[in-house]
Amino acid sequence: MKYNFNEIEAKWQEYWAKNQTFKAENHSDKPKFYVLDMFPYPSGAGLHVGHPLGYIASDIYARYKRHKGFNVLHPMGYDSFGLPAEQYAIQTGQHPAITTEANIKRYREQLDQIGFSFDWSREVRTSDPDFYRWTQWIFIQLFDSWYNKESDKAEPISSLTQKFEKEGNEAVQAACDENTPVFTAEQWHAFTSEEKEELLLKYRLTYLADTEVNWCPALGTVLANDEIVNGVSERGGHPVERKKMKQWNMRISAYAERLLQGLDKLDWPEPLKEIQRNWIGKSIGAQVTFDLKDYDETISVFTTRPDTIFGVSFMTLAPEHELVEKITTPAQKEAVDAYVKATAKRSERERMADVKTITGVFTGAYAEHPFTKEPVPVWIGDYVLAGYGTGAVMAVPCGDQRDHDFARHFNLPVPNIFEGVDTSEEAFADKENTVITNSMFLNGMDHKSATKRVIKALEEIGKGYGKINYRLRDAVFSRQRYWGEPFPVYYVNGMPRMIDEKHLPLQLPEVEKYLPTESGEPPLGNAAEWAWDTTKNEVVSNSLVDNEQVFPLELNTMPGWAGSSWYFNRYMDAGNSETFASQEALNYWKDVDLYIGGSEHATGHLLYSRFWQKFMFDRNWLPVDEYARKLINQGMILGTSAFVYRLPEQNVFVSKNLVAEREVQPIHVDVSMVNASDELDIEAFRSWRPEFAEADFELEDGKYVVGREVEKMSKSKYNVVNPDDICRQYGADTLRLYEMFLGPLEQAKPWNTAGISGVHNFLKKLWRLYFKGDEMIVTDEKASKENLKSLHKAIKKAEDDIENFSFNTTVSNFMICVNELSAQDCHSREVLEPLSVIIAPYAPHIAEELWAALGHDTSVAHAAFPEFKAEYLVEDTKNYPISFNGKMRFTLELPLDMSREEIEKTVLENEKTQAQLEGRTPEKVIVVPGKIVNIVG
RNA sequence: GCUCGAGUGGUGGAAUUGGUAGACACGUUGGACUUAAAAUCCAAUGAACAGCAAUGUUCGUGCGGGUUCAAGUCCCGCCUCGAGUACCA
Repeated sequence: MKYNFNEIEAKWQEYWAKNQTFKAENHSDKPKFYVLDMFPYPSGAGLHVGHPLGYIASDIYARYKRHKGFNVLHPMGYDSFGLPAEQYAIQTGQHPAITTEANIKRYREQLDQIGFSFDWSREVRTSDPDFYRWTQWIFIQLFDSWYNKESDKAEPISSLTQKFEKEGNEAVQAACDENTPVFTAEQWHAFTSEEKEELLLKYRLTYLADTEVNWCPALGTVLANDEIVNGVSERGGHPVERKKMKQWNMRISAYAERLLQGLDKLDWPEPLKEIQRNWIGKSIGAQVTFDLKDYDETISVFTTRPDTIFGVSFMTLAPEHELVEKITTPAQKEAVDAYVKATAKRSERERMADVKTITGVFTGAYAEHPFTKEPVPVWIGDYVLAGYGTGAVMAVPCGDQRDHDFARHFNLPVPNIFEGVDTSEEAFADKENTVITNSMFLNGMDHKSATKRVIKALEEIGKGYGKINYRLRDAVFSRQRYWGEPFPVYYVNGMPRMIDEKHLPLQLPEVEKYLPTESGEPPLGNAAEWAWDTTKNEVVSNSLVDNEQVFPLELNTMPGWAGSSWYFNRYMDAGNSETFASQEALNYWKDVDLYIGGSEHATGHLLYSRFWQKFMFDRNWLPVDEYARKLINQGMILGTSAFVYRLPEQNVFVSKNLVAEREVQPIHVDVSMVNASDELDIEAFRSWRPEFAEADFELEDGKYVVGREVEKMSKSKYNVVNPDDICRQYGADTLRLYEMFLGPLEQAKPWNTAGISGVHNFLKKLWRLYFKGDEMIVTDEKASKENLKSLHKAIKKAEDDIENFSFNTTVSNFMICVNELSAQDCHSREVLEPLSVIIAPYAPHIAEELWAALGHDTSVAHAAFPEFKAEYLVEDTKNYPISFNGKMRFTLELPLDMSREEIEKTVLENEKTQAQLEGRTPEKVIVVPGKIVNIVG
C-alpha cells in the first residue's frame, strides 16, 4: 500500500466527524484542559497559510493533552460581525448575513481539510441572535452596575441608590464622571426621575455621554483615527470635523488598577504585558489648583513632580481648554484666536508627531502660585493635549525638557530649584540625585520627601492632593453601523431604558439600505420597524411611536470587540438557552489554560475582554477574574511579493536586472505566476488583466525576472498562498508539519515552500517503517536495545519540546528518530506502536491509519501517551571532547563511571594528547566528568 | 526619543545550567537504480590554506572590548533590522 494521503485524510476526517471524536463533556473524572484560539473574522478572501499557524500549534497541544489523559475543550467559532461584510452590502445590496454565511462555509471547509480536533458542537458566531442575546444581556448588566472603590468591585446600581437615599453622594467612593455634582439625601429625594437617571448615568459602568468624534459629513459616518489621512477621509478624501456626539461608553477606567495588577499573575509574553502596562499608563503625582488673578475660576493641573512646584514660571493650557476663551485679554485675543483655529485644523496625530516646532501664545492672564502668591503667566500651546490629565500643565522649565524648550523659545524665565546643578542650558530630570533649594519649606529635601511634604502642604491650604492618574480612557462603545449587535435600549424623554432581559434577543431589523440616513442617522434609522412597544414587549413599526407606550429604539450598534470580549465563556456551555453558560459548566472549565493568538490584539481585545471578565467576576457570574492563564503569540507568516517594473506611460516591462538607474513603476504581480527561480510566466501575465494583453517585455536571457520583497500577506499584494493547494499536493499532515518546521512559533517568518518536500519525504519514510509495497511489515519481534533507545529519546524530547512550545525542534526530533529506525531496519510493533502515538498530535491522519493498520479499532486520539523510560537511555561510555586551551582537537571514548583522576591520567597518556602537547607540560587539566576535558598550557 | 525582541553556512533554522558551533531540512554537487523520467537510495557540502590521500592548520555565531580553563550563551559599549508606543505633564 502506498502512502495515499488524500484518501487517508478524507477518510479520517469523515471518521472524526461521524464519531464526534473530539466532543468534550462538561462532566468528567479527568482533569480539564481548555485550549483556545482567537477566533477568525470570516473574510471573503478565505483562509491563507498564515491563519492556521496558531491553530495547528494549539491543535497539537490539545491532541497531546488528550493523550496525556485530560478532558480537553478545544472549540472554534467566528467573529462574524464586521465592516467588510457591511461594505460589501453597501456596494451590492446583498445582506451581510448572506455573505457572512457563505464565507463561514468556506472557512469551515478549509479548516476541516487541515484536520483540526475542534469540538464543532460548541461553535459560536457573534452575529447569531442566540449568541448576541447574551452580549446584550451583559450590556444590560453593565448598565445596571457601578464601581464601588471601597469594596473595590462592581456592585448592582441598587446598592448605590440605597446610599443616595440615606446619605446623598458625598461620602460615596465611586468611579464616576469628573463633573458629578454633590448632593444630599434630601436633594436626591426631591429630584425628578429624569434628574435621577441623569445622575446615575455618571456612575453606571456603561453610560451615554457626549464624546468627541471624527465626523465626516459627506460619508455620514464617524471615522477612526487611521481612516483619516492629512485631515481628510481616506475613502473619497472628504473633509472631517471634530464633533460631539452622544455615544455609549464603557467605564473601563474604573478597572485601570486591577487590569494593571492582574498582569503580574498572568503567564503571558512579557512584551505583551508591557504594551498593556504602557496603555494603562499609571502615573503617581498630585493634582494642584492654581487660582486665577481677576477670575473666580481656577486651573487644575496634574503633575508627577509636585516637589518642583517652586520652579514654576508659567502655565500652559491646551488650546481647546474651556478657560482659554474666558481668560484671554483683549490685547491677546487676536493672536489666541488665530492659534486656536490653527490648532483645530491639525489632527491629534499630527500634533503629536511634530516634536520639533515649538508654538504657543500668551493669553494675557495670570494665575497665582499657591505658596509664593507670585503671578504666573498663562500660555496656550499645542504640546498640551486636552485629552490627557486636566489639559493643563504647570511648567517647570528647570526640571522638564519640554517646558525648558518652550521657555527658551519664548524668553520666559528658567528659575532653578536644584542644588548644585546648572539648568540654564538643559532641564534636570534626575529624581534620584535631586536636592531641592529656593523652595521655602522644601529646601534641602530629596525628591521623595519633598513630594510627601508638598502634598501635605497643598492639602493643608486646600490647593491640591496626591493623585494617581491613568492614561487609559473610557472606551466608546457606539458604532454608526448596521452589521453589529443592536443595543437593547429604547428612549423615554431622551433618557435610555433597558429592554427587560426576558425579551432578548433584540434582533437586527431589516433595512433597504445599509448607508446612513439622509438626515445623518446611523443605518438602523432606515428601518421601518424599529420602535419598542412596552406593553406588547416587541418591536413594532416606527409609525406607532407615541412616546407613551411605544418608544424609539437606539440606532447605534455595538463595536467589533463586544462579542469577542466574552465568547471564550460561551464555549464552555454553548447552546444553553437559559443563561450565557451554566454555573456547573463555568465551575468545571473555569478558565482557558492555553490561549494562542496574534499580539496585534494587545490593547484591543485582550484588554477589553479582561475588563468584562473582571466585571462579571465581581457580580458573581464567573468563578475567576482572569480568563486566560497562559497566552502565546504566534508570529505572522509573511508573504513574498513579486514585482514587475513598468516604464512610465508605456506598456513595457523591464526585467529586474535591466532596470538599473531607469525610472520604473513597480507593480505587484500574483505570486502564482512566478516560478521558484523568480521567472515570470509571461503568457499567464498577459491573460491576467486586459491592460497587460498587449504588453511588451525587455527580457534577460530570454526570461523575465521579477523583483521580490517580503511583506504582510494580503490579497491586495497578490502574495497570498492558500493552504488548499498544499493540502491537495502534499496533504494536511505535511502542511501541519511544515508550518511547525518553519521556525519558532512566536517568530514572524516569510512563507516559502522550498523546504516542504523535506517534511513530506519524512512522512513517506515513516510510512515505509510499517509498509513495504502493499505488505504490512510490522513484526512482533522483540525490539533491540538500540531501537528502544531511539524511541525513548524521541518520547523524551517530544514531551520536553511541547511543554516549551518548541514545535519546530520536535519535527526534527521525529525525523531523527525515523532516520535512525530506518537505518536499524526496525519493524518491531513494540517500537512502532508508541511511535504512531507520539506523532499523532502533529500528523493525525497518517497516525490514525498506522494505528488502525496495527489492529486497533478505536481512534488513536485517545490512546495513552507512551511512558518515557530513562533506563533505555543510560549510557556507560561517553565520547569526551578533548580540548587544548579551549579548542577541541579530538574525542576519546571513556567509561562514564571513570573517576576524575583516572580520566586525567588516561587522557594525558594518550598519544594524541602527547602529539598536541609537543613535549610541553600542561599547567592545568580541567576535567568535567560526563562533559569535557580541557588541557591548558 | 523610549520600551521590547532579533542578528549563526547559499537558505529555513538547531545548540540543556557557559562545556564538541552549524542538529534537522532545503538547495547544490557526484553516484546507484531506470531505455528514459518520476520515485527511491548512497556520498559530499561553513570559509580559507596545505596535502595524491587519510588528514592537518587557521578563521568563523552583527561590530569593539571584558570575565573565564572554556563564551553563540555572561558583563560593558556600539551598529543594523523588526515590533510596540509617543510633546503623557
